[in-house]
Amino acid sequence: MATLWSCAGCPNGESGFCRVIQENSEAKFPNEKPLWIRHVVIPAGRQFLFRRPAPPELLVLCEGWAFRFIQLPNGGRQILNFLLPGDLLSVGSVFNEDNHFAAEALTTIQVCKMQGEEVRKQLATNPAAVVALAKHCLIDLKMLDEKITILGRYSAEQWIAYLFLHLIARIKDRKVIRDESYSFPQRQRHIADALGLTPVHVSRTISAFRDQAIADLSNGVLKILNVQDLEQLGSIN
Amino acid sequence: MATLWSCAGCPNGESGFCRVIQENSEAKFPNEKPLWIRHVVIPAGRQFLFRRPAPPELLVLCEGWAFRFIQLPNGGRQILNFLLPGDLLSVGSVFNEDNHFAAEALTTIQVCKMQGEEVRKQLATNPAAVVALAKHCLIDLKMLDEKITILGRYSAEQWIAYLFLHLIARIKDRKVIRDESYSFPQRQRHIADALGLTPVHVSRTISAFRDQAIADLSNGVLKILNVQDLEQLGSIN
DNA sequence: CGGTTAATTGATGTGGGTCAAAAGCAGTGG
DNA sequence: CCACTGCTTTTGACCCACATCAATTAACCG
Repeated sequence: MATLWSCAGCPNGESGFCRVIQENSEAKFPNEKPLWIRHVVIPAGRQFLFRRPAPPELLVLCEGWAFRFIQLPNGGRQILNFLLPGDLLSVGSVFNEDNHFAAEALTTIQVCKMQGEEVRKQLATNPAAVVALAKHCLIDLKMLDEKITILGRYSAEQWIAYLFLHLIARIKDRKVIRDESYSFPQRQRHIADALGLTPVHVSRTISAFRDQAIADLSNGVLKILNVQDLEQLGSIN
Repeated sequence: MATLWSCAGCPNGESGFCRVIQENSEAKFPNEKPLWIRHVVIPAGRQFLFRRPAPPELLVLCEGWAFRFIQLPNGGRQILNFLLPGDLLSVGSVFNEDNHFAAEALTTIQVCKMQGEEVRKQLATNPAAVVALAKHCLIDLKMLDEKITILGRYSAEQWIAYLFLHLIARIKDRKVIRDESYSFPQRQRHIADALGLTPVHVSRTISAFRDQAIADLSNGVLKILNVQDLEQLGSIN
């Protein structure tokens, strides 16, 4: 898996996870000069991206968990997705477009700020890179179609199973896992906000998973007890 | 609004609606030779795109209504969105990727088949066109984020109001409308399949709209009786 | 005119929401 | 070490939006 551009050389990026776009195609920027400006540390719980103005820099999450969300007029919020190290905050910001969402740190995070203008300049001269970017969007589109299907047709139990499986797959992608035990820093209200449930019902459903020995989420750690059952519940087909 | 490429010159395309990508940027293919192969007429109710294989051609809807959907193992289906004249069937097919969805004609439709290979060749030499394509994806991504928010947080009443407003905006974009009366060929089961409801509940909700003089959908025609109330219900903020 | 499909209406069931209280679990400060 | 505070999770009682099942009516069509 080649990385299109990365900030692997930046001060805190030793994990090498700052790949923005993962591609099979070998599109790479010809020059190797660093595109990042600086790393920023943001404490857990802090909102660091707001709806209105497009930030001049391109943000990449380098360490920790965050999430994108839309604030609702009635005080609630819909979490759009969770972000893991290596995720671009918003593909739209590549083109300097305004965000339609906000973002908040779930744990203490490190964010790498890249020079948007510089990236844009390089993209303009590198069609293959733009193609990779477009394909990156397509993956997201497919994921969202899938998510809509799940939300539209499945039950709370299945939604949570899907969320677990989905996040596990992403974590596995960047970490070696032993004994099916995953670090899961989000509170039950985050799961509720992501799936359109109440924290109360999330608690009940997760308790049911525990009782049925399917999965156990407590103290920020998710343990998968029965993969088959979980997949039975949470896979599209 | 410039069109990136179009089949406006093709036999049945006199409506000029076969714009695939609408952009403010003036990206255009340099040569004007037609990219389309031929037009195909498909009767209402026929499924014309299947999940597995990527069709070699690029499909553009030129006339009529269609919809994309995902078939569920239990026999149900989730409608992902409705397609109007000018819509590209799948952005993914530009890159010859497999579909994760299927598509069906809602009315009798006309589809323009473009030479995928030729389009791809032209894209390779035209970075601005790829950028336009990527931006097109971004619009879709934003729309899907919005849809997830609506589905996650709102009620059936609000979903239907949103769907009405959303489709009306798209119809208005391509037709002159008199007296807030729109052609709406989908049956109540399509609305149900799009929103994750049962036809029964859709019927009740639409009846309630009629009773409250908000909107009236019958015989394939949607009449908006009170825009304010509808927007109150169906807008994100 | 009968046959088919869509829309409506009614009766009843249930998944998940709402409200409220309790219990677990930091962190903080005396 | 304990009391105090704030946050999260759990649990219980009750409610409602929407599903399910079933029957009736309306629209369409050869």
